[in-house]
Amino acid sequence: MKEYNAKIIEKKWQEKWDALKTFKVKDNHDKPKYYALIEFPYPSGTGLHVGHPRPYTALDIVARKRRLDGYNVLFPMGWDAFGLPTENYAILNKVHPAEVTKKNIARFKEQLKSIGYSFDWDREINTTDPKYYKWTQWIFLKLFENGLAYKKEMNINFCTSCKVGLANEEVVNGKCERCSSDVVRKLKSQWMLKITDYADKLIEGLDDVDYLENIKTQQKNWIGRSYGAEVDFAITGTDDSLRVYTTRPDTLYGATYMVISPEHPLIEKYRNKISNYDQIMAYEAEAAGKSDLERTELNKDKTGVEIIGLTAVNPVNEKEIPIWVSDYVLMTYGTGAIMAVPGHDTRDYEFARKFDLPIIEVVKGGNIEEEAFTDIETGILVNSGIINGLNVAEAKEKIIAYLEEKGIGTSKVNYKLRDWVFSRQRYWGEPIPLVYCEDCGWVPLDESELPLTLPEIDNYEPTENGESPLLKITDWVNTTCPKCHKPAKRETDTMPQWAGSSWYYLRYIDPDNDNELADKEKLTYWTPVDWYNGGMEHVTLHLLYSRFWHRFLYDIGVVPTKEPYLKRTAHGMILGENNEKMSKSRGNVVNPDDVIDEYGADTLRMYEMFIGDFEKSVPWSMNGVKGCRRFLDRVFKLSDMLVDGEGYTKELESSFHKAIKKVTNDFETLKFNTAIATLMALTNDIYHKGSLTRDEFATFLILLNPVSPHVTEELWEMNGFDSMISDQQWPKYDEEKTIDSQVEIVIQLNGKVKHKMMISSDLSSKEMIGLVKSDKDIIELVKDSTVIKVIAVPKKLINIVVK
RNA sequence: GCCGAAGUGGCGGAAUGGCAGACGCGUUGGACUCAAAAUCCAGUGAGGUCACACUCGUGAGGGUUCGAGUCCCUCCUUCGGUACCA
Repeated sequence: MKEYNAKIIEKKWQEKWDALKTFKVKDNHDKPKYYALIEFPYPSGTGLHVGHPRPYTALDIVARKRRLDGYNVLFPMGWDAFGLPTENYAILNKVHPAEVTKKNIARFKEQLKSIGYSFDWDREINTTDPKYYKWTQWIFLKLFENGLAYKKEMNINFCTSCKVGLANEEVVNGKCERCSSDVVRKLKSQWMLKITDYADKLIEGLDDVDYLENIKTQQKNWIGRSYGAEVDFAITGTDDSLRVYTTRPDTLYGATYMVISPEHPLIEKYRNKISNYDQIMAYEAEAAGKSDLERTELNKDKTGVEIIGLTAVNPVNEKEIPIWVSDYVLMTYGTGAIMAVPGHDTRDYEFARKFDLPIIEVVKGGNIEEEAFTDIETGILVNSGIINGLNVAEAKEKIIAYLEEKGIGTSKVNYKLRDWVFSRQRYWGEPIPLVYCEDCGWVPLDESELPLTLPEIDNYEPTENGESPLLKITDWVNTTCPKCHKPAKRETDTMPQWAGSSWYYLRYIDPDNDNELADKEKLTYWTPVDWYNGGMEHVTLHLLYSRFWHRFLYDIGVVPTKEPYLKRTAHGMILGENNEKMSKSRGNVVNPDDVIDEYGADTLRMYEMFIGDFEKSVPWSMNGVKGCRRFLDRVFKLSDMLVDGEGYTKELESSFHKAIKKVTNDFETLKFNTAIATLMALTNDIYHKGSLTRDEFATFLILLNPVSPHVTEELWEMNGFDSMISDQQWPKYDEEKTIDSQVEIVIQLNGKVKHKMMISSDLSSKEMIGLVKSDKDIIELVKDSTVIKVIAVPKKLINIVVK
């Protein structure tokens, strides 16, 4: 009997797969293709932790199984390597971020290799490689050419002490995470991408894809399409009017005051009419220090200032109403102004209560003494002139028609989705390939100039006023205008990390192509991605951005499909043993290297899958790891139970057919934990029997191979089976042989189990009832009561309802 | 706050509206051993009983149903996202 030595076995097979190029993808377009994709990692300095292998192993299983099913499988890996942590590390340690990145990648790659994934490493990509970001820049130029990139003044978080623009994450309670100084919001002219132009396409595209339903909902809610109206309220004593957006034009008669955002231009425009201008300015300054999240939080105390000197007129009843300024109204959504209907909007209600403003009921059905009535299904309009007596939907339609006829309003579709802020005042990102010329304005570089590479630089610190560190590299910044050849300056902002990850799946298809983003024919064969799995934390932003770019590339004829990903699933996080998120600071990080060292990669892979429901987060447990290793030891010892004989033995036949069916389905539906449980149970059956045939063992090894590929290949070879498992076919099952001829059913009395019996599994409900009626145990059971009803469910149970 | 999820033994979890707790961990007992580890076999939701019987039990409270972990309503707690973290 041989020893199961994971270290030797795993090294042997990893070398063999490398040498034989077992998982090299051929562009053999005769076979059906299957493109399995996992989110490429950010190569951090801390290396892999046990959370990383969870999704990788899952889709490695799918990829390996699909190969045995006869598919040409693309399962690639790469690096999303631009980003803040690397840059911050580089600043702190005075090393080039490229060097840090290189080191981190080498470490990550070594770790991934030791887990035995079937990636085609010849297609490895890296977003920081100029050969890669050439095409990220190319896509940006196309967006620019098509009018989808524009400049706009937007706020950034700015640390007054570090003089750096900060990510939201780096702002803790309004203070800088590093130095605890005040963070202010500073206006900067930034590049924006017009994703809002694609809002409808991004909603409609969801009809054609197979995403988990909650993911689709998240996407739709993020885009937040709403149908409402814009209405003009005249401003007393001027020719001007104040335009608001509302999703509830039906409540127009209930508008008792208006609220505008502190940044609203109206304030500046009528500065001289406003008697408390200073007070309003002070309020605006205060609001500027808050994030949108802080401003709109519902449970916080509402704040605001009435504008003294300006009032508006409700266009449907000519009532004069006050105008307030409050930070819960955002300049970035709608028109930056609202009509407040405190009777029927929770935020307005709270505001009105706090500042003692009138509340009028215009939709009947609730109790506005207590709270705002926001139900739109049951309410009936009251106190509302021409729309009295209608329900909400009818009232909306009628009032919009009225407003349009009078020229004071119009129906309007609005989106919560905002345009994408695409500028970062940082070094470690793709340079934006544009030049500013005094005469020609913003001019794109010629495609032949790409990639525009990052200049070598000694100091990665941003400048005093929050500009990108690139600004200081005058050699690089000063250039000539591509159009008129006069002196001009380069854009110094770089792209956000989202850029490189928005299209990486396309580059795997043709990673070395210098002439185009990817070959057209290859794109046609390989797109769309058949299955994309990643973290739940990426299903709004990354997924949306990436769908946006893909759809844009489709619209300009670069890619052949509207949607990038046919199917999207999400995995749960792996937590530390203490049930907290794994992090260095919490000291609960588990390194996969240690697990591999003690138990082997096959055990690691299996535990990653067996640990629990794939879609839920779950704490790591070293004891659980041990259990998986114990199972592999038991599998190893099956070699000693091999006996002569072909096919499946009578005793195990049904177990095997059931196991094939279950494992096959479970691998395709993210239920790896129950697939492994099935194989464990099958092993228990074999142990009880004490022997198995070579055919049985072969089937077993193929079923287990995607989870634990090294040890199964070793056992395959050790026991003299032909070739390698990676050359075999996935086993088939016979549906008939998964059905038991006899089943145990339960007899319930009023839903409580009282008795059990074995019956033939093909009996109908009627036959079952007949059988039970004549059974003397059952007669005994019901003899003291009156039978009202008998319910029989074939193969399951009989429930006798008695009095 | 808003949007999306999730709450089941000591722990991870399983269960097309049909015997709650598969499988694994832990634990208890036994076998093997001088002994221990490893391994193998058996038990293991709680209460209750010598043993049965029986009672309770899927975050809380209601409801629908012959039957609810599963469907509906209200609530509580935890997690993810919240637009410059990745």
